[in-house]
Amino acid sequence: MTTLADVARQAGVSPATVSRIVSGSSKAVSDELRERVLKVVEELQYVPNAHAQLLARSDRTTVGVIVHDVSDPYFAEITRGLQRVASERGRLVIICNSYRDPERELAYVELLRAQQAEAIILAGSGYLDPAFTKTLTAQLAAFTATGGRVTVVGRHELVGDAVLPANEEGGHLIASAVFDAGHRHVGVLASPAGLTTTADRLAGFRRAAKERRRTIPTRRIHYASFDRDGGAAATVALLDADPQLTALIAMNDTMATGALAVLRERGISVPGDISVVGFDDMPIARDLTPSLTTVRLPLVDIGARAITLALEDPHRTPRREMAPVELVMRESLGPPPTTRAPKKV
Amino acid sequence: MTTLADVARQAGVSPATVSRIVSGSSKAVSDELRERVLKVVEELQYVPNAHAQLLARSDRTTVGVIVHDVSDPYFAEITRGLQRVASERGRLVIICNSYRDPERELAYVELLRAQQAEAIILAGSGYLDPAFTKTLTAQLAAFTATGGRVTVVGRHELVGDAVLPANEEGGHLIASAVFDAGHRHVGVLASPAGLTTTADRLAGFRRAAKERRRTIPTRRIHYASFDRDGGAAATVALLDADPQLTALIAMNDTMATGALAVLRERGISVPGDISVVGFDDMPIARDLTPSLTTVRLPLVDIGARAITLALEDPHRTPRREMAPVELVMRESLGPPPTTRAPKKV
DNA sequence: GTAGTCTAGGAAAGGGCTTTCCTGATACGC
DNA sequence: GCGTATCAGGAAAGCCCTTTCCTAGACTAC
Repeated sequence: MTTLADVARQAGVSPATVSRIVSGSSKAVSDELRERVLKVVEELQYVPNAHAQLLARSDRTTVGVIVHDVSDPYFAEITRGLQRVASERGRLVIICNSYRDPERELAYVELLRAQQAEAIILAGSGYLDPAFTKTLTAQLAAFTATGGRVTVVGRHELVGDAVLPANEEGGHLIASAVFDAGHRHVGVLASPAGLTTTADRLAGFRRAAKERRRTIPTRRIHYASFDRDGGAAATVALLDADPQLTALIAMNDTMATGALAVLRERGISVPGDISVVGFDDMPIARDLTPSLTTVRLPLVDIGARAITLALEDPHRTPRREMAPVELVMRESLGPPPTTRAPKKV
Repeated sequence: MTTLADVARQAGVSPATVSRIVSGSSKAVSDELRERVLKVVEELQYVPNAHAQLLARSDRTTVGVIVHDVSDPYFAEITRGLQRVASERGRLVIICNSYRDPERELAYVELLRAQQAEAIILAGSGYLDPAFTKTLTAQLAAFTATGGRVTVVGRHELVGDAVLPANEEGGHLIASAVFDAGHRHVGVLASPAGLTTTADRLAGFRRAAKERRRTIPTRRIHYASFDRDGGAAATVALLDADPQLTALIAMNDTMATGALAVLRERGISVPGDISVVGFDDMPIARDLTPSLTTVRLPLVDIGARAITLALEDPHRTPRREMAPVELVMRESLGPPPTTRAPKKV
């Protein structure tokens, strides 16, 4: 392990001089010494120990992002936006996967505090669990108390700056589209019940139903895991329980993908027999067959805005930016098979 | 910023004692003091400064992984396998996206050296660029010289332990399947020419052709970016230049997705008019319509093995493990439309 | 020629933690 | 009851770097 002292000795100068040259201090150093030192640095392949540097100067340049799983396209897109801004500003991003485990999430917050991170970005749905929320809030408060910044994507139960996907509104948008296409028997492929995202999107569905004097009965909501196989399982369960369904609303595109797979397997035509809609507008949505009608969330942009908030000077009061949603009509939503008379106006 | 000294003062003990309690030293401490200290730790929300710890004890517990882009499913899967093993062994993973920029890649290697990473894992195709390879090799050598470990996934031009996807063999496998289905006019949607992965997979295609006394003419190979839009662009180019093509071999599933999109748009039936095959067997491959015939690479496992190699004791000679490939027959490959007489045996 | 102003470079004090070494106290053996 | 082994806890050195403060020399100005 070559140290700064080694370089100094070899070059016949003081450690202070080497430090100034290597870390680009504002203090002037003669060209002669500079050259001599750089030559030795090259020779010894010297790289300053980042930990020692951080200890000595205590400026923070790394940003931590805690997501459920980067390999999930939802978080992958957010992370991409985040990374872009981070490298523009010379920050190193540490990506942490919590795999939706509150314990691990806490562990990562602690770890990032220990790493002297400049900011922590929490992305993904929160948990409807007051005890956990309280513990997490306390940890984050300790972090911000020492100058750390926190921003969250979603998770409106936490303090701090936030970028909030308009989940309720998106739910309302997509469910309205489904109802307005004429569907009356609508099933919901729901993500796990403990997540705020689930609650919000469902609330949007319900509002759309209520506006039309409908309801979404509990038996037509099936909770499953937030992935393709969860979507498939929920589809099977709903279909078997209620064969007259003409539309399935999935809580995200991945679950919708699972639904399409099951329907194709059973020879059920989409949208001929049953319509399917998703949420998020992940890149793959347009390449499915039929292409997926969904609600677009500007994920890359959300990530970029989250980190931008985190790196700006803090406001006195936490800021909350809404991320707009947008209906994306594609092929997977159509009218129900038995075409009823259009709604009376 | 609460420090260990603060805790010590508040609890009325020496810093040494606090350190022993907080970091779980082997040295015994009385229950009374332990309790007193932990209470203060809780009160002050103390978290030890990781940089100071690493400086003082100099054991390394973080592993860096440099990939082209985690949001690409190929790397997402590898990273997932890697993360799993890493957290089992109590390591923190730092994910770095190089976005296929050699400069940035070097910068990240340097950064990870500075962070005192325990191991660096480089995943993804190498560059066919001797000058760059030399510089990178030098950097990595400096890292290993100070006890760091390096393993690579792919990139056989670099030293160190390696997990090598059988790209050539996979190329041979899939191209053989295409030729054996009876296709004679085959186009290749190729990833960028400077990557070793491209070269290897193409070599496999060519070997399969040669065994059948065929060739793949250069005009039927179109190089494009390694993503969906690249695949789409290459498809357009090949189709326009050579309308009699009956099969397209894509260098990965993402490019194949782009091809399917173009073909659907043009009303060309797959595999009725044109067959399409991919590479990698990403999760989405089975959910496309038609489902994609491809070559399966055990990506999660590759990631797990890469980090396992990195955390094991080093061998005297670098180890190279091959990752097996496996043909996955699905719907997108069929016989060419004008069914010719089957090959004479 | 002397006083005063710059300048480049070095000495040394941290920064927060771990760990070796040491001390003082208790327990043990005879 | 004395010497020795054992143990809990503290003092202090060290990990590698940055940065403030100082010094010595080179200039300028009169």
